[in-house]
Amino acid sequence: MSALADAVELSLESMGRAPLQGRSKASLERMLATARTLMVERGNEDFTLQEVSSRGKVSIGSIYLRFENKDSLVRAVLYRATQTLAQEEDTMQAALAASCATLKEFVPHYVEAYSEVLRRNAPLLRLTMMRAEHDPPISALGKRAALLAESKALAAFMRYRDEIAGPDPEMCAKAAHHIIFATLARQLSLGSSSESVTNYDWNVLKRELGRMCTAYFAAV
Amino acid sequence: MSALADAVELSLESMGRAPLQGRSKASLERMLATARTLMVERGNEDFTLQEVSSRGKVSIGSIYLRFENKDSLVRAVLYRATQTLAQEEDTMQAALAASCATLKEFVPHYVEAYSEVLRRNAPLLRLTMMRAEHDPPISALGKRAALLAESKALAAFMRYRDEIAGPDPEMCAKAAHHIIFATLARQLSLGSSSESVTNYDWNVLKRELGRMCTAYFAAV
Amino acid sequence: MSALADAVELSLESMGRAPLQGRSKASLERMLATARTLMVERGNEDFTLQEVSSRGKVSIGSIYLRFENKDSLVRAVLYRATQTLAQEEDTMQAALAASCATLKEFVPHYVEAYSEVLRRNAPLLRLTMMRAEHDPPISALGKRAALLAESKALAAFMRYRDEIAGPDPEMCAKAAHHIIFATLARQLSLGSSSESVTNYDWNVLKRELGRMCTAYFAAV
Amino acid sequence: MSALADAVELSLESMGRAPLQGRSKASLERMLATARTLMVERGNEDFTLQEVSSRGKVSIGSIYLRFENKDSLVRAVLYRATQTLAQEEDTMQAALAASCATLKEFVPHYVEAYSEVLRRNAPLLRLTMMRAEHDPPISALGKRAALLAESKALAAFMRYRDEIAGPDPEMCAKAAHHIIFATLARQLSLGSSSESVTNYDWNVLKRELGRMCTAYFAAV
DNA sequence: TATGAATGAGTATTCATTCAT
DNA sequence: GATGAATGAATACTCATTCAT
Repeated sequence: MSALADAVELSLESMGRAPLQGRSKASLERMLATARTLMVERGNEDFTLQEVSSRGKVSIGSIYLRFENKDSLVRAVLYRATQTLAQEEDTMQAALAASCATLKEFVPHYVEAYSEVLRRNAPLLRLTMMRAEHDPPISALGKRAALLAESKALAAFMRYRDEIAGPDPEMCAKAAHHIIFATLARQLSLGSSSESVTNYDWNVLKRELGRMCTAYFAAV
Repeated sequence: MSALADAVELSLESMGRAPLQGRSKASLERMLATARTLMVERGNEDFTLQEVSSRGKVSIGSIYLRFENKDSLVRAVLYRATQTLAQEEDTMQAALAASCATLKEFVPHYVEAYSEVLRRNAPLLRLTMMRAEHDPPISALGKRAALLAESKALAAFMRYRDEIAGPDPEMCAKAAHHIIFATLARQLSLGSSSESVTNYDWNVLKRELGRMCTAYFAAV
Repeated sequence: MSALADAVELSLESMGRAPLQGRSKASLERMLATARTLMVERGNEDFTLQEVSSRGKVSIGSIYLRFENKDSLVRAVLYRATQTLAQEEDTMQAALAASCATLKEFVPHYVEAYSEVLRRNAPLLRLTMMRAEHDPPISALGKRAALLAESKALAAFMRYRDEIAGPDPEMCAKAAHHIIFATLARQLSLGSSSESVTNYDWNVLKRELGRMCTAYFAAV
Repeated sequence: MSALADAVELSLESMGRAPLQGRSKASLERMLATARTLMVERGNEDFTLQEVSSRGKVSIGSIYLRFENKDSLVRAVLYRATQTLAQEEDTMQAALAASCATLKEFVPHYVEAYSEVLRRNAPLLRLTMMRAEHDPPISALGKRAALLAESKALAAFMRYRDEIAGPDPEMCAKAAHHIIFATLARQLSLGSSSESVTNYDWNVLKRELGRMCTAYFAAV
């Protein structure tokens, strides 16, 4: 996690210019917040700097004082979002660490908590994944974040190593992580634009996802 | 499937104008094929009609004769792609229908075959999912296709109803379908831009996905 | 001269796209005329395409239909001007060819006629020379035109080869050409923005320039 | 020359504000030197004050403390350059004054020495002439400098008044000056961007320019 | 029907100038 | 006096859409 934080800090520094304070800091925050809002509303690049300027009460010149170009601004928003997600994952893992005695108890709590973290970060996670498709720096960021998330999940499952029946517990933990993440991410991505996926379905799916993993870990 | 076909036909008719023949038909096909190629190369809207015109040997005027605007052309490509995917799902299900005696035997074959169908259709499936984010007609199309796919998967699993241990086999089948689809779709989407997901990992994941579902179905 | 004409035609074709007729031709002419006027008024690049559009009753899109970018438009104006100057030099030389029996008679007529040609073309000649400073294609054009002008002048003087006293008549003719051209060009360039160079001075200078060359040719 | 110096001083005072000392003086010098370098590199106005600020270690604010606007800075550079050229002309004339017994001996030395002075000052002389085209104050400066140079050249030639054959030696001297200056200036301006004007040609031209003037002065 | 030349609104980016500190 | 962050008007260029032929 500090690896990602470092990478992100580095990137933000390299796009912006220097550690800022006071009015400058506030102005930078307004840029980023406005850009983020617009990106969520309309898509990664489907906003104009004119809009950031007027909505965010920041002059166009100021934007170019902090960012080399529009792409840099977009990337900075995604870098921040990725950092936030990573931090929330950390917090979530820490909170879960002490609370469950057995794997069977842990798995549903984990699914529930992770789903909540992803739900909160879904809009920007989606934007990051979309942008990664065509933007190498964001693709690299996404991969770093994914590997980090994987290692964190692995560590969590490995605390219950003895309860995993198969001959290769690490592999099982890795598979479970991928399947859980994919399922949650997929449902959330549909969720945003779909009313057909009701709360009921969603809760059922989370429960069954937990049951499936538990059965998997228990199977020889 | 015929439900989707009907919907797609309807939509295509409403954007295009009339049943076409001969040269007109060929010209329409060139438009759609060229647009599809460009969309895959660069993204849903990141191509110009000028390019479709020159690459596809179609005049700009004739594009506007068949489609109300650029969005209609993009949508037509996605409608067709969705239809193609649905047909391949049908073919795949039909091929699998007779070949497996037990659920335990069926599941890994199903995962493998479905993954192959999705791999073939990944580029346009990805475009459809991205566009759905901000385009209601495509969002609706996606939902129809997802429901259709769900019902087809359900029917397949239900052939082995007796082998599903839980009290609600339908719910289990539904959950399994969502988890399988989400996992496969997610891996394929990463796959396009990621070399880190090697064939080995991918094959391992598919195998474990099968094992997980099998364990799930077997669990009480 | 046909060498320059060819080069210019080639260049114009490569910037514009095809032989045009009727309305297209007229529209292209308006672009070039408007750009030329603005360039003379304000300098090579100190005009906006918006101005060309509104003053010339041409849409901005039309300009980009004929020219790759603003630089291409500027260059096309200078290419045309260079071609015009070369043609007027030809015409002038042809008119002078038969009319003078001796070198002493020819020189002042030549100075007078050349000065008139340069006066007519001074504004665009000046623009071409200024642009050549920083624009390789225009620099190359300028050199081609200068060499062509030199060879034409040389041929004219050589008709009176026997009247040139020195041991190397060609060299003398070349030197005379350079000195005549430089002097006339310099006066004209000052002339445009200077009222201090009165007609009287100008006429005196031309007369003396003739006398100087005549004395030079006569000297051993 | 003192006339020009006065004019230039006046102008510099009117753009700058007060007689400066120490750090202020050094800072002003850095501004002017940096601006001059950039102007020579890229053209009269093709540099940014940001560049002057960073390259010259001068704050943007302090530029505006000394100069009303960017144009004033550009003009100050050209004023200084013009002053320098005038001083070098003076030095050159003084050095030549005693050394030649006859006009025939003087002329080639004069051409050679003047050509050297112009060569050294060519870049900024060119910038001054280009700017004069569209900037009245610089046009006025150029005219003052030209008249001054003319009067200095006249005085030099007049020392050999008896060797000029024609009925109006002053007029001949004036004509010779204009022709010499024009020819040298033209070759130097071409020289910067042209490799076709070789040293050989250039030396030949200077020699022939001398011969031409000598023949002219000797002719009745 | 079919064509493709013409249109012009829309947008990222630059940079002289100001002014709060 | 001195600084340099902030401002925003200005401008080249793109491309969906129209319409005369």
